[in-house]
Amino acid sequence: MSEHKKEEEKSLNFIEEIIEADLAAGKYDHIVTRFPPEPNGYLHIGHASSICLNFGLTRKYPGYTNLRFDDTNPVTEETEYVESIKDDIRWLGFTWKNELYASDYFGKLYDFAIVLINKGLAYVDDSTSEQIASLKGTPTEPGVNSPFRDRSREENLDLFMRMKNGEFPDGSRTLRAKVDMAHPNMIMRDPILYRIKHAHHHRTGDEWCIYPMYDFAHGQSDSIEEITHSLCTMEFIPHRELYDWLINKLEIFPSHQYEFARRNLNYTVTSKRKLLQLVNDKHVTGWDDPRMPTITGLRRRGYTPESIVDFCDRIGIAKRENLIDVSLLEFCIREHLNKISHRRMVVFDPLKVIITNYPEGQVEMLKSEDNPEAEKVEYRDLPFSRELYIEADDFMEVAPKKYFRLAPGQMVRLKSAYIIRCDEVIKDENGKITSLHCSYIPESKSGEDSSGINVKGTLHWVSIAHAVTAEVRLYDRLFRVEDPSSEDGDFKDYINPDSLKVVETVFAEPSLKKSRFDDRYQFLRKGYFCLDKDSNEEKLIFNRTVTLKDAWAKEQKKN
RNA sequence: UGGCCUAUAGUAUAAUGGUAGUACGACAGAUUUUGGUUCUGUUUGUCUAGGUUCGAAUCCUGGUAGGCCAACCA
Repeated sequence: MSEHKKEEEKSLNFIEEIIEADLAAGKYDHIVTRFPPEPNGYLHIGHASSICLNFGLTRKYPGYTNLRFDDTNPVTEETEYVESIKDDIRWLGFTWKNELYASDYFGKLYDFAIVLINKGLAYVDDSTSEQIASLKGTPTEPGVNSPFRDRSREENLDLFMRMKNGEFPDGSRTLRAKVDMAHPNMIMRDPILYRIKHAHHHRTGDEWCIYPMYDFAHGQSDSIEEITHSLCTMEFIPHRELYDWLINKLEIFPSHQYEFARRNLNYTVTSKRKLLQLVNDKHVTGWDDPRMPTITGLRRRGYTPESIVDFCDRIGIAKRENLIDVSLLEFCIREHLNKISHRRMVVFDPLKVIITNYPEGQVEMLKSEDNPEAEKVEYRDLPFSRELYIEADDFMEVAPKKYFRLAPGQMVRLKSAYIIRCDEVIKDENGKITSLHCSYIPESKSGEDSSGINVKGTLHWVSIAHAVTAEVRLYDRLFRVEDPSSEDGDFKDYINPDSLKVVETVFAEPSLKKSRFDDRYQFLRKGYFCLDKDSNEEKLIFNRTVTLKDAWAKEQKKN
């Protein structure tokens, strides 16, 4: 009930307003949207926003969403990308009604072209691409008609058929719409509809050697599928006029195009060209490198689909330029992981602690909660013994006022175990600290503490004899600057050299030996981690998804 | 210097002619066996100049700033 109310109170974005108005006016009784990726790269966080928009709309309103691959350029498109795209959408939790390809419509599109020629609205142009460009004019000057613009219907029909039959080489001829070479919108200056490319297509093979351009494929595909609301990004605004012109002249189902601003995330890039460069130039290990803003990269990093969908919901949709703060994405993943991850203790940079009053050889099994946030809290076993590791920076020989951790003579609690006091600092001949001699308070056992002692700090720890080793990979932002693309020079000059820090050997509590892929962990006081696919029987490798918020680090930065 | 799009706290997004709100961030405090979580509080905004109106973030005009358009890419 309250959930329903909340839904009602949430304001609509401008596209939802359009849809509600259309539905209310009886223009449609259901809506049809589509997600139209070009299979020439991996999906990234910006696509996630579009996916959530298109699929989200038909969850909210009656109707459905098609997945349609915009595969009209055989030179750049590959089946590998088709599979990854489908995988990513499914992982995000969305289901398409029909899996379609613009190439499914090559036959129909050819027929549409014939219709246009017959109406005197398209012609075959023998100009070279340079000639076409030079006759196009500029934004401030009108273009000039091509010398081939007034060919007869018969000649156009004959030539176009021969283009299709493979009689002409690549680039020798195009089919152009006859609109207006003086149009203020340059897209309308006799746009190219078809080009010759003797290239193998990932689906149609060698059946075709002419391929439609985006403008003669996208809108027509929308129309064939009776897409009601065709959503795309702002750079297609000038194309809308052509989109409508073609649908109007062809007298086919009137799909409508609406544009929204693509979402940009700071400290990264989301252009397929740039991401491809990062991969090809080996700045990252692949499309699924955990530092990449790709869906597959975020997935490997440990992001959950829920957190990404939540992020997309929160950033909303609008028409203005934007650069979204990555801290919001981090908030979304922390919020989800805090609820679902299992707590574990892992020491990254060990300092040996000997509990001098704890019997040698004794091992005590303690209980520690898997997740204090869970509705039903479950526990795991934790071995405690005389020799432990704590984090080196959890000890300071000379501690500042607000330092709540271990220092000579000071007491701290070991999480889920006992309170200990630091009695003696052991150093080697160089003065380097090698271990700490501490004593524990037997009455302070976690859950049955009768010591009456209050300590400020609680530390994570592992029993040395029981620890398992692992590698951790700590990730930071891929770029040093908020908006690499807007900086001078090559965007790659702004790559953060410290975006990956590998800690080869960390010491983990033994329960982590049983880690599985897809398990989510919070390493206490360290961050959220998940098992990386590079792990194997011999070696555990964890990726840090995101750090915990760290008030102490912030405090230190101030001084 | 043609056409088109956009302009609300640091960021993102509401307010649909009638009290400028929400989230993230930042800051301060409370709680805490994670310096986590949770809770409370504080901070900061309508690009600008006119006009219409009883009343303008909202409508109109001019300006300013940013973006897009001259691939046989999508």
